[in-house]
Amino acid sequence: MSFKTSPAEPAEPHRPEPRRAEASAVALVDCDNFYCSCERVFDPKLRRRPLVVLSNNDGCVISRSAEAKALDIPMGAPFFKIRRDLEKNGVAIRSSNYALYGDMSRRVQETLATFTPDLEAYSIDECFIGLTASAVESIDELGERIRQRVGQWTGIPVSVGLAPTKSLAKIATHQAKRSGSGVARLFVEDTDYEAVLRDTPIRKVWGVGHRLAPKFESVGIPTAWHLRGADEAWVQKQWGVTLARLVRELRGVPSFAIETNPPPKKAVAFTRSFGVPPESLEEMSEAVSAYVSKALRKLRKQRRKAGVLSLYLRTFDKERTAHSFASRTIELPVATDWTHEIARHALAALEEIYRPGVRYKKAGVILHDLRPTTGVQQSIFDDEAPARRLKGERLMQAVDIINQRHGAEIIQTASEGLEQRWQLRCAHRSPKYTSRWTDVLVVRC
DNA sequence: TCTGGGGTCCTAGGACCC
DNA sequence: TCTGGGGTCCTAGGACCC
Repeated sequence: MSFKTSPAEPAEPHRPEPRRAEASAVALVDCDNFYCSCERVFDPKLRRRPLVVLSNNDGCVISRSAEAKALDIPMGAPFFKIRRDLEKNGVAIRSSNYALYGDMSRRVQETLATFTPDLEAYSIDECFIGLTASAVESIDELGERIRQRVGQWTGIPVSVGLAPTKSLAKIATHQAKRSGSGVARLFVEDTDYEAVLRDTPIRKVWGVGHRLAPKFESVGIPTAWHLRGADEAWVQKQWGVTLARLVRELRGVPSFAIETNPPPKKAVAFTRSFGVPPESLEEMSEAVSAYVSKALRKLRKQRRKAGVLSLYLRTFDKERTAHSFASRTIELPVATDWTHEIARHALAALEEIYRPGVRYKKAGVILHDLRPTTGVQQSIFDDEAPARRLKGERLMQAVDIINQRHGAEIIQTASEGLEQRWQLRCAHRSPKYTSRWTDVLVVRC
């Protein structure tokens, strides 16, 4: 530690050496306990109380408030196993409410866009943004201002990691959360750069999952610091090009760009576990029809038609054997976005793979080979007359408009059935505060 | 009895072509 | 006896992310 005191001036009290002012950085803005935070924005009673949000079908824990984490409730814990514990500790419980989280995510993104257009919405609760320091404001100060503005404008607390690369920004964000500081930086020149990387287990590095981690450990790479020091060519040969890029990123060399314009989706899916398993082909047909409807609604929202359809069923087998899956993939004669056309193919596929007497846990409809709605090629195998195609398109448009205006499922295909016993459970669902008029909060003075 | 859902990318290997 | 080189496309499977 050194004091720089000029002889002409009186000795100043010690201040930490100012950190080098970077001109630019990647910032990762990560919402804290996002789903829990969303629920709390609209229900203040949940603040300061331990809170968990459950996955679809109330299956397992997918978000925990800080208080719930302090109670050692593990991420991914099956609800039925920990239910007693939660009740005993007075933990509040919510079913997931994706319409709400999606809206809140958009608000956070819009707030971040007031700082820079260089923004990648990486996931529902994370954004990468490119930042440039100004004459009056350092990168660190900018990070702090971002955190404050998002908190103030949306009610969602966020943590900000500042670094030269995305992979280091990930680690920095983790530091920011761990220390409780809200903002953390990780530049190669920083004195704690090595210590932080040494303190980051390989499993926590972005891009190293539970399969690769033990393999890295077995060749003497237990931390981010060790990976940083690995030979790049060797890593590429052993583990592939993505991991080699990761090595460079850890050294501070940007190798993953901020993707400002997300490429169009390559697949759209609707897959769900059943609340109550369908018990007959008829009941399963209803479920599949309903799943097709939902998948097609997503598809049309993205202005795409699909050329390939996959249907799969999963049984209750504990082991993931070949027997626990059944699936069919169908190349459609012509790319389409009609619910009834795809449903016809899906139901034909279902009859082929359905086995009576088997209890199915889950079904999924996946649409691939997506193309823009305009300019789908005419096919000689298309047995629909052009006039009927046009009519079908208008019908879909009308259904979407009516459903959007009057609630998601007011118009359904008859084949979806009315009873829908297989519908998933969500006993603790919060109101649709942002997407249904009757659920909007009312403030009385 | 009961453990989510929706994606992406990369690689290896085979078929096929010139 | 001997069996090239370079390329594309497709699929399955494995890994990852949140």
